[in-house]
Amino acid sequence: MAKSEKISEAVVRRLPIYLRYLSYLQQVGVATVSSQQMGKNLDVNPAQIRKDLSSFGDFGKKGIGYDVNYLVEKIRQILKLNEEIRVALIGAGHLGHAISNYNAHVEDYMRIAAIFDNDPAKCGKVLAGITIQPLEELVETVQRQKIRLAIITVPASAAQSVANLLLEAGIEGILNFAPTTIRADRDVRIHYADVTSSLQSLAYYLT
Amino acid sequence: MAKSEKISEAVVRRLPIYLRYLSYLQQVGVATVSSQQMGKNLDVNPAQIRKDLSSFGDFGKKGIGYDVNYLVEKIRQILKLNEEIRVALIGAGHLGHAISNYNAHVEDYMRIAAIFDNDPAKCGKVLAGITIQPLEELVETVQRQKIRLAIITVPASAAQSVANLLLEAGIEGILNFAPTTIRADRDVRIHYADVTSSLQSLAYYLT
DNA sequence: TAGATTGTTAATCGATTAACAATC
DNA sequence: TAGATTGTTAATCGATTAACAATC
Repeated sequence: MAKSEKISEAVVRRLPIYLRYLSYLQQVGVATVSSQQMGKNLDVNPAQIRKDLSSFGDFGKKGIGYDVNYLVEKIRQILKLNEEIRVALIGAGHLGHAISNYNAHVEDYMRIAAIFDNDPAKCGKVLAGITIQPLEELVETVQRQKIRLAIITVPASAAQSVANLLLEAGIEGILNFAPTTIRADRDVRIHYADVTSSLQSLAYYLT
Repeated sequence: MAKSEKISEAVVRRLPIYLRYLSYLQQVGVATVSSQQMGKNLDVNPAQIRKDLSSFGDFGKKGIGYDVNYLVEKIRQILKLNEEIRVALIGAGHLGHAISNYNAHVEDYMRIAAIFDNDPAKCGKVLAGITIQPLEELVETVQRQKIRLAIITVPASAAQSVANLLLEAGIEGILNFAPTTIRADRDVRIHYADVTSSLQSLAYYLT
């Protein structure tokens, strides 16, 4: 049964991984899957998968496993991916290009709805079907378009000031690619995706 | 004193964050820093910083704090960033462009030494000063140039076969941007940096 | 000396995993 | 029924934090 206990970050990080594999199973027409099989494919302990899922409800059938379609639906619900979520992208450099173009291909309920850059030469240009706007228009645009998440791909030196604008606009979550820590004066979810740090920690494991 | 106990992944993930802040302090000419001050700036518990660092040695001075230059040097040593580490980039799409150009600016001991793509139209072209090579040349090039780490920025459908080539070439660590799990038949460090998963888990925290 | 801060221990907190009764 | 697999408990493992003696 669904528990009222707090869901840990580790669980939330794994759900998208489960969802991805389940979507794949949908595509290849597999109707049912066991925690055993999922664990084998995703390198996750089957007991952990069962525990993760059971904290949201009884999704499986004893002796059978999980119905793929049903589980996809449930995980989408949990991750709030069953309604469109609008995302702002700030920084139309190489990384911003990569993300906006990539995103255009994903048949997801996440949609990049606005792109901002402080370079006047870029403003007015179109990227992945969206006209790049100056930072001055960020607060108003985010609020008007009900944008809830933001992806920061500006240089480290500009990340905090961009974050301040986003906070002012009422953003609910930030994915920060800039190699710097962001301080927030109110409750907001900030995730980090810094290539340099990832590479550096990888170097530690060199023999 | 330096412990022989196993260093956890969590510690290794934090070291680059410490290093980044300490490098900043170097730049602005600060000679000494306390765990208190570091913690405040990086949103990390000061006790944790002290514990993390003390597992590698006695780097601080009681009553004083840490010498910034010395600590930078030590963390570089721990992360093996004091000798040049050559990196291969596979996938010269938008994301590959972003990373190779970004990397060109970093005065780091990590250097992208070779770039590969399976698109014949791209091979032979130059990106960030490096000529793009076909995948057929990957194994030989990686071994000859003593490349130890790799960044995968190909589509999910190609990621596993690229990883297989890298494993065959003897690569020691992989940073995978493709939205898929990679299976390895031998011991190799694989880190994931998947934008879609990061965004999806961010969505969970929407109110 | 007095104040500050480390290194480290012990306590706490949280996450993972093994095991198994329930049951399809 | 026999075999398979869930959901859940309890055990284990690991990571974080508070507290403080040591000492600069």
